[in-house]
Amino acid sequence: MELSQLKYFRHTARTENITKSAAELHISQPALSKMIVTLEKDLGVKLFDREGKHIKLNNHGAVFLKYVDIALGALEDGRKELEDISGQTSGTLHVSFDVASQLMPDLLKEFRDRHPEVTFHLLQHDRNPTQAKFDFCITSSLVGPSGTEKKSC
Amino acid sequence: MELSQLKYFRHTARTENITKSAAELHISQPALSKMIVTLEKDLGVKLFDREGKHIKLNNHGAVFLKYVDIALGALEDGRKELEDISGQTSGTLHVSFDVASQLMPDLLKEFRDRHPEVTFHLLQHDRNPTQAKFDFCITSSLVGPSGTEKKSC
DNA sequence: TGTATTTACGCCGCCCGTAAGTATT
DNA sequence: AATACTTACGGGCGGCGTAAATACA
Repeated sequence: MELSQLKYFRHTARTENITKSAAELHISQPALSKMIVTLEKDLGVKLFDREGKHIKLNNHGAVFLKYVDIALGALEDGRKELEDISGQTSGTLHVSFDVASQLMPDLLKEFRDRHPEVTFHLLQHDRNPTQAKFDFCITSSLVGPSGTEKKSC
Repeated sequence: MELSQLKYFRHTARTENITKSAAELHISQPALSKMIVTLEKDLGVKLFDREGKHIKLNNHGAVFLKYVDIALGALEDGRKELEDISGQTSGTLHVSFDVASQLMPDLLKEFRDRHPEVTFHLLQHDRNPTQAKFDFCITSSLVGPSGTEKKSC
């Protein structure tokens, strides 16, 4: 049982629609379908009833959802409290980009869904990006001084 | 952030000893050390203070542990309730084995730590194992009818 | 025939183990 | 010198995507 499975399950339990959930979760529809089956096997219990081409949360699913909400909620709260007491969130992200400008509105909208507390400071077509102060950038050129770091959400 | 990381963290937070926790969690000591660092990076906060060759849970760690306990507890409760209402747990596992008999005591002890509600029915050196009724077996011979299935805990 | 889920199959990244390195007592 | 944690590196497994199959309206 993994956290990603629980997040996927929680979302799918609410929509009762794998295709829709997959799109909103940014994974492929078969991947989500399989993850749910895997979770059901792990628990030894079916969480959804398959009725024709639709799925419907059943009793077991509803019971489990209740606990999943508690668990995921606690972890989200924990993260928030850590942010609060560590005071490391500036609240503002400085973003520089010279490509993909037409994608930014959707990207920002998506991000604000997940992190409503963050505000952005945007820099488009910065003159000399190597000297610019940004938290991250989107560019087609090779960029200079600081190293890159991989993050997941 | 993954569930395994949280379980590892919870255990290590209590022992404040990576080597000991690694042994009890059945993973290598470097693996556990790395997982904790990974979790800290994910949260953006150090959870332990490194003092010489010892580690000590710090403020952030204590705060986060509180939420981890809630989350993992909820998931354990959810599993239990699903077992209750589905009524699929027989309460007794039938185990057949013709090798590794000297390992069984420790294995059983280990398992009972995790699942105290389960009782065992042991069959050593079964005459014709292919016909035997067991939930699982440990053997050096190839066994017959039913397929094998992979499970993680 | 279009829509929704499931199965098949392969790739890539991550978890974990072994080995070596570093630091403290 | 012994103990405990960290870094380096490689292998194996699982998550996820694309493609194809199945099933219902």
